[in-house]
Amino acid sequence: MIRVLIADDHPVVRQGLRTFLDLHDDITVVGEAGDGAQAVELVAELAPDVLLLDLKMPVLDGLGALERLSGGPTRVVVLTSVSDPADVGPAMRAGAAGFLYKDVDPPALVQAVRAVHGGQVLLAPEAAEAMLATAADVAAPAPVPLTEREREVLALIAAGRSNREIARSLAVAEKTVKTHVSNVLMKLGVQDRTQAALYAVRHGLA
Amino acid sequence: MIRVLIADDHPVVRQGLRTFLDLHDDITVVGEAGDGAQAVELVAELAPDVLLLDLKMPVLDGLGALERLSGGPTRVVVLTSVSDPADVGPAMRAGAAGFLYKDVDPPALVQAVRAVHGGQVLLAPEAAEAMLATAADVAAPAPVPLTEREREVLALIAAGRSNREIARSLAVAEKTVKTHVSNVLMKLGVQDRTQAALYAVRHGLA
DNA sequence: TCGGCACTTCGTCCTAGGACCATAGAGGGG
DNA sequence: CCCCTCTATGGTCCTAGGACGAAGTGCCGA
Repeated sequence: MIRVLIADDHPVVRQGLRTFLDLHDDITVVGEAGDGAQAVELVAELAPDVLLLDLKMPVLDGLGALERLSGGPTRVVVLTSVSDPADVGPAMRAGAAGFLYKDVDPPALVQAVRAVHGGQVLLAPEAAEAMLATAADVAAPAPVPLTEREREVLALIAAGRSNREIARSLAVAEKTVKTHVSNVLMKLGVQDRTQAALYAVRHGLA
Repeated sequence: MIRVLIADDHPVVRQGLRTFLDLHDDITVVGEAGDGAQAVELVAELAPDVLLLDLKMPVLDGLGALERLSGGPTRVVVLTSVSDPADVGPAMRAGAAGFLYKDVDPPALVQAVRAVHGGQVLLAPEAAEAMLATAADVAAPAPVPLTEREREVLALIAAGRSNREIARSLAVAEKTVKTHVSNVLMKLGVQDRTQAALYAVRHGLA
């Protein structure tokens, strides 16, 4: 039996969810909370398996409640009406095990409760997309572009040349080469010429 | 009835999954593929509702298959044995609707198939964590540290000073100030002094 | 043999000049 | 009055010297 707590500021929504969920043999709604603070209290008191949590609530909002509950044994499914993609990341980071929108198909909600109770993480497609969107920026964190000269220097570093040798190759002062090397290291976010050389090889710049 | 196709290079695994899944009234396994290419073919031929896809497969690996299948009506659940967090992001971006590990509790797998068929996205906890981890870097993309002098210059920019005025304040050449400004702009990843000033204000550096 | 010193190499930060390019504003000519 | 050119300001890239600090290398003397 999965013990569920419902937190939502609208009594009608709570009643609807309770009625629907209680129809299922393996689910029982053990309580309702009208705001985040109450939700936190009731989780402590009732230790439900799953908390269905609205994000927009008075006193303490869903995210705040989520943070206070993280680490506990209760699995939290965020169930929100507004679909702001920016909500998804913080909620998941705060320990949510599910993120659904209220327009969810009711049977799907039941499956979600079961899946989350079973330890999985479940997202509405829009929520998954929102997470990917933020993660996408990560993949390409604007790799600071190297200038022409810096690429030349990097190539020579990757060829194992010393600063003095590079200076001779490029017909500039060794000091200038050092400056370029410094800039390359900074731009690549790397600590020394060895790592820069590896970067060059790995990215086919050598 | 949910029609499932299984793609895995181990016949034993396929057999095990098939036997177990077929026990459920609402699920039927309509085919098996031993490699990614075959999986793509069978999806086209059988149009299953859900594809259980191993990532590590001969000929065409899971990720490749996933890419070829993206956009189609078949929902793909990645079911992998090795747990490399780096696999999660690409797979989800390539259109996976689920990401589970083979040590999954069998009933949970069934729930996953149902949830995914219902349009939700379902992740193993480790996979969700992996996605968050990549998304976390985004939030803090290693803000390149400014040097002491650069911070001084930035503060003066934020105070609305021109390069010439800053040069006077710091008792250096205007050229030097320009160099510092350039470096600050680059480090902040910003296009001009105006944005730098805003950054400074927003981050309390002014 | 070993500890320490000296030297080189690397790397950082600040400084700054020269050559350019873009943009915006100001003033003059049609 | 409107356009056009000219200049100031901002910004980029390359160059490079001075002052330092961290590491590695090798040699020398105890």
